[in-house]
Amino acid sequence: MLDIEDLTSWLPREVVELYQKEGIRELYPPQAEAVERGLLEGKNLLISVPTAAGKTMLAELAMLKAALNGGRSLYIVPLRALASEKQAAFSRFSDLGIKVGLSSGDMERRDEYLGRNHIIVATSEKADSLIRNGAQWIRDLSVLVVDEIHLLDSTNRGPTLEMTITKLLRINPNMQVLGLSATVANAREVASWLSSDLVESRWRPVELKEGVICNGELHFPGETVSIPSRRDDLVDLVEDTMNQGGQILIFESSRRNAEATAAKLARVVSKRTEKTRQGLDLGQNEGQRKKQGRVQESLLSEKVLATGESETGKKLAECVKSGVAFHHAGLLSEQRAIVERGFRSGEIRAIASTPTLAAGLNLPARRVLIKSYKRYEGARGMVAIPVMEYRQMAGRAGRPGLDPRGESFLMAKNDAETRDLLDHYVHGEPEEIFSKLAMEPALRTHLLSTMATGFAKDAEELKRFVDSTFYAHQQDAWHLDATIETVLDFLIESQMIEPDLRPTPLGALVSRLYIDPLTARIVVDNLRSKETTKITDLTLLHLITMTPDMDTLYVQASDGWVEEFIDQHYGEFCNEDNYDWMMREAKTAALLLEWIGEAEEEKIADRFRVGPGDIRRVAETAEWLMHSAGRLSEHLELGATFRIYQLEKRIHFGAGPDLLSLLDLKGVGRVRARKLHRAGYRSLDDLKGADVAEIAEVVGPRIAEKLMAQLRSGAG
DNA sequence: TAGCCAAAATTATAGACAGCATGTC
DNA sequence: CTATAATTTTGGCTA
Repeated sequence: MLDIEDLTSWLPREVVELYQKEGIRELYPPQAEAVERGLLEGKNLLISVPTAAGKTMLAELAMLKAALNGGRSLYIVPLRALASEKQAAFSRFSDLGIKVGLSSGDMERRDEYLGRNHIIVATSEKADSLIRNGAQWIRDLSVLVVDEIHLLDSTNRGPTLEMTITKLLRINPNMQVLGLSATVANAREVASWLSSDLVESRWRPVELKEGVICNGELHFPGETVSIPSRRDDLVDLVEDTMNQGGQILIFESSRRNAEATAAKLARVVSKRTEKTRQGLDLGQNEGQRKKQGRVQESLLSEKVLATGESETGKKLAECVKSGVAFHHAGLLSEQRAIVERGFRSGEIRAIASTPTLAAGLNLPARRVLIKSYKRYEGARGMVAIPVMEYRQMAGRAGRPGLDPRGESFLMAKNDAETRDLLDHYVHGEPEEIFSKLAMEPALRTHLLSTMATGFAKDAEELKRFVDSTFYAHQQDAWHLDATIETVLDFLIESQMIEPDLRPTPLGALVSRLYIDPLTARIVVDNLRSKETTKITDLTLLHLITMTPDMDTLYVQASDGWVEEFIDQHYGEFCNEDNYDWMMREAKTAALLLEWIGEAEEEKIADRFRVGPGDIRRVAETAEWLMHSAGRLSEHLELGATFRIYQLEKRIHFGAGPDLLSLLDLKGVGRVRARKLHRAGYRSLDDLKGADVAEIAEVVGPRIAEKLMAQLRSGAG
């Protein structure tokens, strides 16, 4: 055991005191090991320990040490939400004079300004983008922290993480690297790639009991316990948890199941609210608890309703009234935040969730129930999840300092399945992780950026660069080499790099826009081939839905109208050979068309059978791609530039073409712009000539005043 | 022939990063 | 192309 006092050998007393004030007296064993291995002496470390075993604090110590010596640290996370969480946490060091910056796609300060911070938190894509756009400060890092580094294994986003790390290592040869990882079978391999020592441990601050629940019995390794009353395993376990004053997270494999389970629990639980609420572990006396419980409960469901009148929102509000919720990506981020806050405060006692909550925020519960350990994977049907993901979910059980221990259960139907699950998950070892860099889409993007950013000038340098990746470190390179050939040919043919591999201006632009080169190719080819006069809004919307950067909507059997839609607008669509894709693209484009036609979100959600969160996500992606298409059109003078930028703006606001000029005003979005338009104010000039009182009739006095001020200063 | 129940057929299926330049109701 | 669970439709049977 290492006392926190002992850290004064490396760090100033004020740092140590800060942690003491937070109640920390000694380091956890894995933390002590990291310090002994040279964490505070600049050593590279890969720390592979369970959730909540104090990884973040280790990163903090290393970053603080660097900051107090005038150094700069970059902390890479996989999710935007995690980035803001970390930034908020690190901001408590401001008393020590330490500045923290945040950089992610939706939260941006000027790149160079960012460099004035001691600690910068960024998503891996944003870090990559900062390198591509030539931020200077990123060439002077003392410490690099990579959170959840096991995501190197992810098909989607692993390659970006891998390339970003590789590039950062290249430009900062003396930087200390800290990899934070879940437990994986081949942590040593990752450690060796990073030239780092490995700190590996199974230690947890709260004991975790893992088991399987089946027909009223809890099977732990070597022990079986019955739970009271035998009707329905799910309901029994939830009630038992609540009777103990605990909270429970339930993992489901689909949104529908998550919603159905939450609704079911809400029905059962509401019958016995009073009794359960008394058990809640909120650290208040009983009277306070009852009162607050009621008041906040209704506040919470009202808050949900205030986020929108969608079907999803109503369902959620109904559940929340009973202290239950569901959680998935179809929710608005505001709705998710309410659910998360409600759970943390204890007002929500059970959440039925898709895997959103497994990887995301720190939201522990006393118990975890993994109702479904299988997941639908397109062509492969239902597939059992990897042990690593099971651990990720199970590890959510047990709140340090609040629960005596955590318990996590897989749900089984019979004895045979129970044995299998105990064997495979509870006793099983996590899998190895493998670099996914050799996938063609990943290489398309990253080879271009490697050339465009000057990490390699010719084939030989490229080879050397690729040799320093985790892929080359781990696997035989022949497959990689073959794919590289294919991809380079594509990039040359698309005129993004010269035959000698030097980037063209087009290639440089594509790299900075952070789009897949194939996206750029599709946009350029289609804009070139389509006669300008025949291009409609729908043409442009369809164009961006065709690109690999757009996640198209799923077409269901009940979406028969899509075929009609395609027939009706046949001439407006771009060429698409694959009819299945065409349906998905057309459906997605149709959603966007309704969005810019000012349809209410509720109607869109209903017609397309998506959640409100999906609408925003599609619109957000479309806006980014439309912007990129505009830049491409501008660069190559393809003739549609102005119309594309107008469309980008309409996608941003979800507004019709006649509102474009009104939207330039601050404080005016799709709703107020439409109100003004209906009242006869169709342009800024109309407004300038008007009386404040008249405008106040339409949008209220406060806004009207604000608008007039803008108009006076804007047009003189 | 309405009404009920069980068997068969049908249906649907997780998540979320990036550009740019600042503020919807 | 590989699965599963929830939902809907169909079909068999009874009264």
